Amino acid sequence: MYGKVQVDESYVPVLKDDEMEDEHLLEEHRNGHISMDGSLDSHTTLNGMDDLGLEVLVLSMFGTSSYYWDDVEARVLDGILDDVEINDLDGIDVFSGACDEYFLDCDFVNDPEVLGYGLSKGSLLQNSSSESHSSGFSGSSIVGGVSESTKVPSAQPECKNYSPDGTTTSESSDALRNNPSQPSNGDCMYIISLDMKHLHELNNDHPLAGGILSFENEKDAAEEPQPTALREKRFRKPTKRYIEESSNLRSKEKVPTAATKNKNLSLSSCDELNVRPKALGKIPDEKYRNENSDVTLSALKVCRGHPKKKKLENDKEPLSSESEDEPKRKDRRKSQKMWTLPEVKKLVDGISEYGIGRWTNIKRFFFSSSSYRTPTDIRDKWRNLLRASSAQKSYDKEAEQNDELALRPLPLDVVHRVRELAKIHPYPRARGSKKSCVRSSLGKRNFQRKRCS
DNA sequence: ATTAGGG
DNA sequence: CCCTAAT
Repeated sequence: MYGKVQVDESYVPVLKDDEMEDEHLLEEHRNGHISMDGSLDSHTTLNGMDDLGLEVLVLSMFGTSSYYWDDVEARVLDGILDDVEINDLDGIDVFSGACDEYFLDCDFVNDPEVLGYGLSKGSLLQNSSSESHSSGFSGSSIVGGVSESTKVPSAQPECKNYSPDGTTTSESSDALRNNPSQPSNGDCMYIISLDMKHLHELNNDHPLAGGILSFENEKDAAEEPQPTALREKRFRKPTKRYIEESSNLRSKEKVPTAATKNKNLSLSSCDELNVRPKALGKIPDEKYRNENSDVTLSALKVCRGHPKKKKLENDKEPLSSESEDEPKRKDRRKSQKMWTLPEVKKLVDGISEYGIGRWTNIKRFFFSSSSYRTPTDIRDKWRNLLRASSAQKSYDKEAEQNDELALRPLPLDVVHRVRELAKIHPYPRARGSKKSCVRSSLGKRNFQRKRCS
């Protein structure tokens, strides 16, 4: 019991920003409004599902699946939140990463000593064990979905219903969520062993848990040649990401050596791939299982990083992905983020408010939530918007609206607003924006006989 | 430090 | 997006 308390204490300071959101999501959990089926169906992008499933499995082993659920549901909710600029799901990512890290550290599967230690310990904590039962159960339900996506024939239809009895208490869920973040290796082992014991118990009584165990066994058997290697690889991927982000955002107290060693590698490969997140959208599962999954893994990370924006602009052009908060050193070019429709609208609002040229103000008041989008970026985007609107205008008048529509997902209202603003705010020296500008420039050139060729 | 302009 | 010049 005291172990739980300790966990809570260490956990509280970590949450902070995401706390409210998490609570909200947890509420959804309890109410059972969101089911696995719904979440999956609403997302056509199941590419990263394999990977996610693995994470779920790990989390469920810890008796904490809530965080994964937060992640999944966040996607759904993000679609509803529309313009609300949630910076990122940092806390969640960090969480999963930390979980995997410690999972690696413990390596309980291959270490019977650890397992034994945990089991003996676990017997001392029957209360806590039973308390975590409900959560573990929910985890197993997730595993049902996972095994389905991974072609493991252990899933049962009712497994997909989340929290059937709703016995999950806030206390238990909170405490359990804390576990992965627990920096103490001993605590980690403790938790794991606890749930392992639990799983064994469940294996006898509940077919769901049996599914978990069978899934594990099957996987090990199937990947006999290098079980450790593959397992390690799969779990290591989130670790890299965690390291990557934590190195930028906050200083890490403890960093596993294995993950640290791969930091550079993951960084380079990730950046390379992040150039075109869109292109990475489709990644065969087969590839994911490959040895070179280092690349693929980061790609998957990108895909699942910010699905919200994709949903925001259903009919829109921008396919934003990837959450890079801090202004990266020099690779901004590589990690360029597409502009979403809400962003464009905000930009238009900002310009109508502050006019042209006050990019810093616009950034401060309209894009404060997104640390990327420097004032220069905003200005560039406006430039592009002007050009796009004018080009679109002419094209619309001329012909071929079909092609134009295909090339221009920009809504008409936004375009109109851009045009109006372009009229109101002359945008000094804007060249390609309008025909008038073109005329003026031409006239200028003729009149002044500029040095242009 | 910001902005404008060009690549 | 990046870079540079001008302010």
